[in-house]
Formats: sequence, structure tokens, C-alpha cells
Amino acid sequence: MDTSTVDAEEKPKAAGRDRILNVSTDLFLEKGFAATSMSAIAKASDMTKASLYYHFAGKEDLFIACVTHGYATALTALENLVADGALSCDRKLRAAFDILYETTICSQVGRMSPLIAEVSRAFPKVARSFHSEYVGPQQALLWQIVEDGVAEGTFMAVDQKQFFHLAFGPIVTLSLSREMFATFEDLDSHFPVDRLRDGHVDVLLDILEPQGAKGS
Amino acid sequence: MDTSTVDAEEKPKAAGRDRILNVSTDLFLEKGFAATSMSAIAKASDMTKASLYYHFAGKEDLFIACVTHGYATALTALENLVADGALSCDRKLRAAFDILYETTICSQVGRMSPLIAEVSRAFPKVARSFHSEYVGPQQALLWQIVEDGVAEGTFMAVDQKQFFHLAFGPIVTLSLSREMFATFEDLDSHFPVDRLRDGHVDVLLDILEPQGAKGS
DNA sequence: GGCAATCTACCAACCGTTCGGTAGGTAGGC
DNA sequence: GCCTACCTACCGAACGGTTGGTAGATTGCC
Repeated sequence: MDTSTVDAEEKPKAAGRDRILNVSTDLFLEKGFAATSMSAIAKASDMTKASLYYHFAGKEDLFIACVTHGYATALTALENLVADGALSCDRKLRAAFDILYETTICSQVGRMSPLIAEVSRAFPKVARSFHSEYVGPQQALLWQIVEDGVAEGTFMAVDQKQFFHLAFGPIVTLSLSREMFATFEDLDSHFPVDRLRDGHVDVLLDILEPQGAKGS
Repeated sequence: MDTSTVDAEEKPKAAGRDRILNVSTDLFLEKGFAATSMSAIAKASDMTKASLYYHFAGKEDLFIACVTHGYATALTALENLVADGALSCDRKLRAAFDILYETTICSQVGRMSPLIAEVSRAFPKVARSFHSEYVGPQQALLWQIVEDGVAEGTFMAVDQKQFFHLAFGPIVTLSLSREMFATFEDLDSHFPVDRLRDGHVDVLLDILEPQGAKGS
């Protein structure tokens, strides 16, 4: 009985529009916006160029749909974590960075920063939506954890912009570096994600720790 | 007579090849590699497209020249600082970050990370040269300051990769963010460079400080 | 004269986009 | 049951424009 509720979720082959979205997002991420042609997207989607224009008004429209698509799913993990009342604040912060590293380095949306930088001057609305619908909410969720910690005395109050600078900066740069040097054969030894993340969180927790006992 | 020694340094209009390099670097930075056409570069350089092909073998060759051009000048400031024996280690580190922020956010070379990410899969050699001739030396110079401090007891020994992660991450991301959200009218209030930099260095110095006295 | 630097004029290939058309499904009147 | 009308999803072919790149003539300095 209960198994019947699952089957509708994952389809073996996505219908037209979604297939285009997934395929073109991959191509955009791999080649950039300008270097990805509508012909290439059509070919990779097993469709004709003309069919793309049935689903999307144009290349720009398709790109915006790619960026927008996945905002929600990329944010839900963090939302669930923040809503979790059973975790202590420092554990919650550590878990938040597990999610942030994972999302920013692995997910399609997270890896899109360089892409958005590429097109931001041509279509500023892409950058605006990326900021208001993804970056902003992500920052707000992280900040919620910090503020909860401050309220219960676990954390010390810190400057918000400076904290974001130190919290998100290394993650985004790590993601960018891994894209940039993706052709290096020893990528994981060059950029050992887990070790960098753990050291990073240690420092942030140290910053947030109220003055007093600091030992080994 | 004596005035003749000065005129060779700064020309009001750079000669052909250099003019192309400067102009095309600006265009690449503004529009990206693929979206910048040879025709546009020619027009902006007050030349014909054919003349570009006299100086450079092709678009890719020109781009590589753009990336390579300026490595040296972007690094000299940091080199001079490290060689300076009169400064204390913590002052030197602070000065190094003044230079790093300035270079990464303002100079042509420093702002090129997103560009290189865009083309890295198509021409991996660009990424390799960027890493070996710019990123690597920059890291080595910063690390020299840290090691000197450790040798004289001012700094505590830290993990190198983790330190680079925290040192360069926020700077690169800040540069990327300012490119990405360049159309925001309140850019400097969104990203107050000086304040973010000072807070950043404070934290790094705190990490490097030997265990013991930590007060306001 | 010779050579470096720049020009004019042009090409084939590809770009994003549009057009006209079609296969298949379905809703509704009669 | 059947016809008309409309729908979504797709296709082949073509459009005007731009691309990176080339051949060959021309300029101006040593």
C-alpha cells in the first residue's frame, strides 16, 4: 500500500522542458553562456533547435530558467536544518557548513557563480534574481543560526558582513578553483574539501566563541 | 637635453601590440571570452581585424597573452614587501593583504579568475599557467611572511592549505561578487572593501597568534 | 630597396531566431 | 459515432547577421 506513493517521483526520462533544462544547465556550466549554442543544446536534448523556441522565448530566457531552476531544492536542506530544534547551535553551524560546501561545490545552482558573473553585465536581472532568491536566503538562514546562538549565550555577537565574508568567501573560491583547475589530475589532493571545511568551521566557531577559555 | 631621458617611459598612446593587449583585456573582463569578438577588439583598438592577426596567431593566442601579460607587475609589489627587512611580521602581513585586496579587486590580472574558469576546459593550458605563474608565486610570497614569523616566534605554525583557504578565499569571492553585482547601485555599501579586509586580517592574525594572551 | 605594420576586401561557417507545417491528443456540439 | 476546432509538442528549412580568419595591396620608416 505505502509503496504506491513513491512511484510518481522519479521518471526514467524527463519530459521535454525539464530535459532541456537539465541538459542546457550542464552545457552552460561546462562551456559558459556564450560558448554554448542553441544547436548544441538541441542536439544534446535529442530535439531540434526550433523545439527549444517552443518551450523558451530565447537563449536568455532559457538561461534564466536554468539559474532559477533548483533555487528551492538547494535551499530546503538548510531550511530543514535551521528549523530543527533538537540540535545545539555549534552542531547546527557545523552541519550547516556540511550542507553549504556540498551545495556550492556539487549542485548545479551552487556552481553557477562564475556563469552569472559572465552574463551579469549583459543581463543584470540574472544577477539580481540570483542574489535575492539564492544568496540572500542562504545568508539569512546561516545568520539565523548565529543569532539563535547569541540569544542563548553560546555565541558572541559579531559583525554580519564580516562574518559572511569569512563564511562564504572560502567556499565560493574553493568551488571556483575546482572548476578552474578541473583538468588537474590531482584535484582532490590540491583541494581536500573535507579537511578545508573542517578547519574553516573550527575558525568560525572560534570567532563566535565568547571571550574566555581557549585551549588546545 | 635632460628632458630626453624621461619621454620613453610613459607614452600617450601605447604602440600596437600593447594597445591591443590592454584593450582586449578590458573587453574580455567585461564581456567574457566567447562574447568578445575580434571585430570588437579591432574597433576598440582603432585597428582592423587583420592587423590583430599580424600580432597574434589567433583569438586563443591573444587571450593567453592577455592573461600572461601583467603577471610580473602584479607580483612585484608583494615581492618588494616580503624583501623589506624593516617591517615586523604582523605589520608585513597586514601590508600584504592591503596589496592582495588591491591587486585582486582592481588589477586586470587579479580580476581574471572568472574568465579563466570560463575557458579552462577549452584551453587547460591557460589555467595551468595562471596557477604556476600567478597563484602559486602569490601563495609562496604570503607563506614566506608566515614562515618568517614562525621562525622568530611571532606566529604559530599553521596548516598551509587551510591557511590559504581562509586567506585567499574571501578576497577572490569579494572580487567575484563585485563583478557579479557590478550593476548594483550601492556596491560599496554592499561590499565595504576596507572594513571587510581589516576584519579579515584581524582573524588571520588571531589564528597565527601563539596561545596565550587574547584580549580586546 | 626592404621590411614591419597596417590596410581593404572577402570568405565559409556558424549564430540565434523565425516560419510554415505536422502528428497526435482531446473537448464539445450534434 | 463522427466531425470540427483547438491544443501541445515537435520538426526541416531557411533567414539575416556575425564569427574567426585570410589574401593581397598599401603605407611609412630605416
